[in-house]
Amino acid sequence: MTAETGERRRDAERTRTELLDVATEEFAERGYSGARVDEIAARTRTTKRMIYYYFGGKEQLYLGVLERAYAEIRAAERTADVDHLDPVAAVRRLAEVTFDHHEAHPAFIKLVGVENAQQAKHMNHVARLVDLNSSAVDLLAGVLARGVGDGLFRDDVDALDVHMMISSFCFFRVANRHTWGALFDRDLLDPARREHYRTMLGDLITGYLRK
Amino acid sequence: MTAETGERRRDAERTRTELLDVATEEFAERGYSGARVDEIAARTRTTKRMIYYYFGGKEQLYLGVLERAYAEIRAAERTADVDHLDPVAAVRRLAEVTFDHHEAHPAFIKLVGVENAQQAKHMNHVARLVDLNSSAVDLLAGVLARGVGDGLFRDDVDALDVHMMISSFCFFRVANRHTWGALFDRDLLDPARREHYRTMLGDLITGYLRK
DNA sequence: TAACTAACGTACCAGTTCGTACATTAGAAA
DNA sequence: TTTCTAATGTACGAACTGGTACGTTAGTTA
Repeated sequence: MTAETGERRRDAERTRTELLDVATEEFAERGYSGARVDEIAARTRTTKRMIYYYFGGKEQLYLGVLERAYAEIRAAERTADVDHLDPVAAVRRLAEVTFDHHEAHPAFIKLVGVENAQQAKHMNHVARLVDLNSSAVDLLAGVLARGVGDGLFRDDVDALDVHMMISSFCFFRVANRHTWGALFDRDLLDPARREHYRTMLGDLITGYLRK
Repeated sequence: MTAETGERRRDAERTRTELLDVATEEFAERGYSGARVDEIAARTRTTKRMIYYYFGGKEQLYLGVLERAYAEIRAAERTADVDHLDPVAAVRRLAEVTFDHHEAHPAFIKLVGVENAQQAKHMNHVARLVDLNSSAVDLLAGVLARGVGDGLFRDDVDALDVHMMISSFCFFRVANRHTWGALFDRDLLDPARREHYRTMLGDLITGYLRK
């Protein structure tokens, strides 16, 4: 209701957002139990009290972080426009969107890791998330159907499986960057190798689909 | 030096091993900061005091867990015998060994996740690990060279990259089981789908390599 | 301008958690 | 049997950490 002056001393929305921003970093970086409520508060311009005022507690704050992170991705994934591309190029494009997205949101990737570490028990409490991710798969399913219809793709593939192949590659590259670097002395996120991996992913997926 | 009677009330080696066993589970399940020293001790037949007696502290115990976990894998990876197979079958076999291994060692996968969550900072302190994993890649490199020599494989591929493709798929399936299940209602480790995924991985990799 | 409420800050508590001081015992060695 | 030490157990403390009671202030509304 109030105008965005940018100079107000009291701004509920801004306080909430700032809390979520910092909490996202903290939870992604240190995990759920590793993150400290005091530390999160200290890195904002407000106090710990506000976490309890706006969210109720550490767990609800984490839930808020998770929900917002997935919501942002939903928006990003809608941007892929592949209807005008031939099936092979379209699959490649979809893979690249996922590739770019993973690279651009390391904090999100880490949150996924954190969630899996705790058997996704928090995610189950955010019912809204379930129908959220299906749109990406639906898009892919459409492209695959076109490819099969054109006789370009093998006809025994499941869209969710293909989505999994794409996700694995993109996820691994970001999530396991550090152990990979330590074990093989290769930085998977080295900008110099970015195009190489992006192309590789496209080759990998289209190579699998092709008849 | 002393014989393994199995009934001794005091057995340094057994106490140490038991501590490592339980700690592996705890660290894998709850992460480094989530794991509780008291809880680890309680789940053994000894006391917390022994953690400090044998390892020095929580961090060194974690280091011990990490080192042993990787050492076990080294042994497992040596078992692949692919010299008598043609290059295509050999690549498929190597991928399957990795596939099986990931599935059989979820705790190890989780530890890798835990390590990445903390920028692999502990792993760097275990210098012994670095040269450890290279054997798997060397094996793969040999097979790839054979395939290129036979004119079966494209000649612009790097063994470490192929190892990464294989690892991503296998890792993702185990590591992201829970979020995937929550979001898409599909259990990636469902035994009924196991062969399907195992074959899929082989198709994926050989499809990419084929000229 | 007085009253009212949403937004915010301070100080503190209670439970937890890593770590340690100190006492004790099993079994080997003399 | 006595001595000695590696191995083990008990009890406790200091720091940390999530959460809360209570007081204060900005800005709105009558």
